[in-house]
Amino acid sequence: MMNEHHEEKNTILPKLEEFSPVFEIYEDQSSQVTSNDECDNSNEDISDNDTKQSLPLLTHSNDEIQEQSDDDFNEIPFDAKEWFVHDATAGRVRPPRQNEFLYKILEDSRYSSSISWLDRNEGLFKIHDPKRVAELWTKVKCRQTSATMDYDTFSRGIRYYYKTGAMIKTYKKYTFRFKKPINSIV
DNA sequence: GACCCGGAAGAGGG
DNA sequence: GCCCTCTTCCGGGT
Repeated sequence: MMNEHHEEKNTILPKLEEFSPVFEIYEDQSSQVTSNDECDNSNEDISDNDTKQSLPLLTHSNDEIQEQSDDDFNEIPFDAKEWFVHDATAGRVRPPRQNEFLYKILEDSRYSSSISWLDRNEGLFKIHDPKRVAELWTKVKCRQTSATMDYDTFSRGIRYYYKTGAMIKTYKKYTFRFKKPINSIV
């Protein structure tokens, strides 16, 4: 039963560049944004520059992670439209899927205290603060549910990607791994 | 106890 | 109505 991940050793791993610009974040798609009323940021001018910041693509050490306090996370301004992705197939901008969300948050150094790459070349990452990542996902998804999103629910969503082939099991605590370039799955 | 795993059913959107 | 993507619940394993 525990042999599955051993087989992955021989899998051809995606190169770094395959993980890189997998999302076309909206920049000039303002007229194509879809949304709902509860989380409607789409009618605002989204041609601003808040999504054009350059994000360092670094793997963070545990020491660096420790330096960032909980307060730092809470002070990060949330803007739903910042998370939207351009769906080339549908030709419109939409909220991200869970694997897309994970990739985006991993690439954003502001959240490195909550989630970071362990080995970016292999798509391996670890969640340091499951509760906060789940809470952020709830906000990004803008989904109206009665229950609060917890890590168990959040991780079940990730495990759904094992079936689709987007993720590989690691059997390690809070640790997940992308298998393929995300844009090849979406 | 906390986490991992996956089945099953259902919700919500396209 | 169908399909996709989760969300929720749950039982079993580590």
